[in-house]
Amino acid sequence: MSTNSPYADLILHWYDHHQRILPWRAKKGEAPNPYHVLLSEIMLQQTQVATVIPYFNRFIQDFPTICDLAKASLDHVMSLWTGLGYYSRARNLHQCAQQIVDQGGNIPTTINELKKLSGIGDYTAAAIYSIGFNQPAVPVDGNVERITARLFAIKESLPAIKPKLASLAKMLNQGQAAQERPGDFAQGLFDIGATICKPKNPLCLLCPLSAVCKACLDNIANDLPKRSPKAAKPIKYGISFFIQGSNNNVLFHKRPMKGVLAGTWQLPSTSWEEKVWDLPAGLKQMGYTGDWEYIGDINHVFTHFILKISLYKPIIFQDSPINAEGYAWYNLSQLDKYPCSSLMKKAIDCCL
DNA sequence: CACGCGTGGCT
DNA sequence: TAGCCAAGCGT
Repeated sequence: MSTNSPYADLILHWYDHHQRILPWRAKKGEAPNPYHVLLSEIMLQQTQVATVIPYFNRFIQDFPTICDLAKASLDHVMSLWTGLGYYSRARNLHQCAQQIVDQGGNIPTTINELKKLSGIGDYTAAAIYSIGFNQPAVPVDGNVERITARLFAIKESLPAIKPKLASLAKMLNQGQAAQERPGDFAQGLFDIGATICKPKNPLCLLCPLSAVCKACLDNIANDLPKRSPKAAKPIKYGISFFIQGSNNNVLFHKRPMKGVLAGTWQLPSTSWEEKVWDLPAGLKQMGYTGDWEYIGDINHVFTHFILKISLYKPIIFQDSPINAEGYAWYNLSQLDKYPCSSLMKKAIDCCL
């Protein structure tokens, strides 16, 4: 296939003048660090650049190499991940590092080998291959889907047309320039998607692709890609208990390793149900007794439901759940050593 | 293959 | 404000 594509030259020329400076990105003329690329790509899954930057820097500080990451305890990795969300990514990343070290310590250099690693799928394998090793591939993420849908004015709805957009996107890097600079080409697509071809109010006047973009020419870029309507989010309810012991320690409970917020520590809580709890029912499920004082409510939005938690603290705590599996007393000043969700940080803030 | 899986910024 | 959506993966 030697068809020349006009897209790569335009993207690379724009990238040479407007690329973003990012901590995992090789400077001009320098070779990329595949470990930095791998780590950043895992963190960037469904997560914005500005959110990832401080997490990436803390990881590189604590784990300068993939071997350091593989040797680290899962608790260390999980606690550094606190607040970043989608916590299975952290466990898969840790496992991925161990798989790589077990295979000799070098990150695989083919897409098929990369995809065998935990937490690495089609997109991330292509991203590491193109950006980390400068090999020709088009990593198809949300940015690339959006750019592609607009370039060709595809009017059908996501997610049904994911395969169609992926197959169109894979033709974008035809031409000599993209074959010579696959990493810059891929990152150019991401930077254009993030700063120009935005989901809302795209800046077509500044876009290097405007002259070859069908949606721009038809003035419908802002309306593409279309998406099928999403199901409404149910509201779930729960009660959490703020129980302080001696030395200002607070009772925590570790969530199961599967499901929502897997493996993170939380205040002892009832199950989350699509009905409002009353306090007696909550106490009964927990096995607690005595009188409790209402502290307040917090709301938290997950991908698939909205959670409303009511917080209570005991007037006098007389039960002894510390004997139960998965419970521990932690001083709040030491909590950063343990993985904890943003939901639970919100709950604790409400109690102080 | 449709769904479960977090969080924060933007409009 | 409330919804939308982000450098997706695993099952």
